[in-house]
Amino acid sequence: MKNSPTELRFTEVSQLTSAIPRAKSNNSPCAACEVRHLAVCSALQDEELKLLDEIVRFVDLSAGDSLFDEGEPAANVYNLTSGTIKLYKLLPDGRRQVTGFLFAGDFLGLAASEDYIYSAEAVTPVSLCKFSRSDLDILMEKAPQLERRLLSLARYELAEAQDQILLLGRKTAKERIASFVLMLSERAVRRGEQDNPVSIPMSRNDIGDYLGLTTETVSRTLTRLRSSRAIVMESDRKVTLVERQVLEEIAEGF
Amino acid sequence: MKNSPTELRFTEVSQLTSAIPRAKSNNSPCAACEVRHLAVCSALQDEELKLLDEIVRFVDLSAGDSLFDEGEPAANVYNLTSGTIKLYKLLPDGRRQVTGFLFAGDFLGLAASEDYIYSAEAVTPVSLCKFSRSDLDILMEKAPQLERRLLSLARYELAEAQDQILLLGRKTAKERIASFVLMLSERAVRRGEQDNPVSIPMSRNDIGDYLGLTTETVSRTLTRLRSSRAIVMESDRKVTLVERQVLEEIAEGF
DNA sequence: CGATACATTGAGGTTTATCAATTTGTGTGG
DNA sequence: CCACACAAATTGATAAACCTCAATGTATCG
Repeated sequence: MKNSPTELRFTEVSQLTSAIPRAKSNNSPCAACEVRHLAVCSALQDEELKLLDEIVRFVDLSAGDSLFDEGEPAANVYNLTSGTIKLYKLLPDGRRQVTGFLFAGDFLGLAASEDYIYSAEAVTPVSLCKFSRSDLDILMEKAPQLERRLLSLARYELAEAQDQILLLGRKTAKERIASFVLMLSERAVRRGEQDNPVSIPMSRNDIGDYLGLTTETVSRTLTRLRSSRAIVMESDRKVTLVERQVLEEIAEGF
Repeated sequence: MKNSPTELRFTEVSQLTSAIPRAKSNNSPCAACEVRHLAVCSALQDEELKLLDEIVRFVDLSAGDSLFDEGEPAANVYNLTSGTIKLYKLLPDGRRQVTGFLFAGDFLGLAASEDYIYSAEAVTPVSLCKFSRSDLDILMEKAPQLERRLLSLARYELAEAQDQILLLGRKTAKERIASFVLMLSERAVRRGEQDNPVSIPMSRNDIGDYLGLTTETVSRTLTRLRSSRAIVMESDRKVTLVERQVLEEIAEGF
């Protein structure tokens, strides 16, 4: 079993966020959810949360575990309550594109049509709330504001996807890496964590597959940003953004 | 004035689709709309179409005209009834990423938040139905199935965006071009046009900015596909897919 | 503490971009 | 309707960015 400080920390967080609601399961775990304010569930009132309680199931995964694979029937949607997940697509020869990373509070399953259009795998230990799509469809009838919330989420994800398209189509390696560490920082803030230093839960290989680069280019580019004093690597998986303004200008292509 | 065969054809189509509904404007232009079955409007019943009639405004643009620019307040949404539009983002030094092309029946404005997150420009002469977002919000109250339709559209666009992310992050120039001509063909079919030969309304430069390549690479890659007998260029702006199966295998990375 | 996976660094190659010239096509005006 | 002007597309030569292959270093985990 993995006992590194990093992994241990994630395990603890996981136990925390899932243990609390589950302890009072007779008493609405969803109402007590620590990440509810971040999640789709924020659209629901107390009454509707009770309906959620009836259909939610909890899932825990270890780092590296697969949640589902591209092409499988999209039977379920999820809310991530702790940890990090990566979504990815594969080409037949093994080339991989990570289409997104999910963190606590993120919803998983919006882009799903009949089948999942990407695979999902735990990057760290994760805890999830799982809903069958049929249950959720029934709930949406009773709670139309849930549909509005999903539309708003979809719009937000579309905007993010277009930023990623700009990044992949036109930005240099340096610009991509700067954009990436800033994105990590902004998303940490959004879920109430410190913005600096930023934890990097995923490997260099995952970062490369997300940014359309190789592991080696990611590593070299981080080294160059380090040499230029824009960042400091506290460890492989933790970075301090020393010159945020400079990083933002690099990221935007100035 | 533009008198080439190509431009003339587009002008004629434009007059057709816009003239018919406008001629019976007392009698529900939206009900008579030729592209309604393709558009968001297909979600609406006769009664609701009359509400649409009250808030719709018609817009025509010439090739090259701008519809709106990134950063402007997103006051309106649109339905494209004929012609082709490109959406794009710019970096400060002028690098451009085309994030999508729109054809007849396509909806424009889903990803809009407070402000437009991309610029929109007519590639050919176009006709559009224009709705103010506030009017549409009111209509959505009366016709909740419109919201459901938009969510379904957003899901579809998200899936498309992820395919584009895979293309930009991991596919070679040859794979990108093959994917592109197949996409053009598939979208032509969806709106009831012939699947082969396929008309290419946009310039090599626009194609490059969409696929993350330069004009020159687009041109060279088309030449190579032509040499390998997978395609035949009927003209600069029209391509016959000779070996569709081969193109599909190239596009998917086999 | 040793084994293993991950990250970094280096040398060299490939793809695609850049710069430049030519060809082709399109639109305008005579 | 034809010729000229201008824009778009193609082709070629060279360069740069990034990838590939390989070796070394470093952190992690049993």
